[in-house]
Amino acid sequence: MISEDYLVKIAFWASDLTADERARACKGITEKTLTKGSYLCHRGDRVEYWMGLVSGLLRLGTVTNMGKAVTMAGLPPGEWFGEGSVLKNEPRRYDLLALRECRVALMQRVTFLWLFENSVAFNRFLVRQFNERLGQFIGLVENDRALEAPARLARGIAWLLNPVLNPGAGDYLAINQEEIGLLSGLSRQAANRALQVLEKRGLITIEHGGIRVRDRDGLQTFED
DNA sequence: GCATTAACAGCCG
DNA sequence: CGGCTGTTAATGC
Repeated sequence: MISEDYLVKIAFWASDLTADERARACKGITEKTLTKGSYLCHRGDRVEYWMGLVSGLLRLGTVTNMGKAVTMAGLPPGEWFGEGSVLKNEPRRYDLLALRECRVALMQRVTFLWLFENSVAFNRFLVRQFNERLGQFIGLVENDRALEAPARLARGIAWLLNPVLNPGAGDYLAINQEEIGLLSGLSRQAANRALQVLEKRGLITIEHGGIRVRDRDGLQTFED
């Protein structure tokens, strides 16, 4: 159980709900802390919660049968996820790894399903969320040629600041170069070089312990 | 060769 | 001081 004030702070979709719906949501949410390097859940788990990241950074990915780590996406604070597994009541398809200490909000499955059945605003949010994720996925398929390191990194950064999935994100990402590397499948040094390429093109500004995005669309479509 | 790891000096907070 | 950054040297595939 969390307070309504707090809910609105951590869940951008909550401000559109009715007072009754918001009260229901609060009753169904708890929080937990993850230490750096621990897993929120593994591929194959049955998940009882819909989840939102309050603080920290998660990597959504899996490990190939060859043992190589593959990142599907990074999840920044403010993003909510896992609705696919909850709605279909099926095992999670990917791992969620905490790249640093994380605070995670957990909404009970029954609460999520109640909102799905009863709240118009919540359904509008879900449709937008699904639509945006579908768009990302289509971009991935259209781009199935192997992208160079700077392009892969650029796409990862653009996804972290998706204005539909995460309206509160703004243009600044508090993420260091080691974490960017972990998300992009690069070493810290390679991530550093790729970032400098993107900065020279005027797409981002590198700051201490973070990056400022100047041209999100440019990052999304960046090649070479 | 290329990318990754190791190592280190400089810088920022 | 501690963590992050940018660079170079060594190492492995």
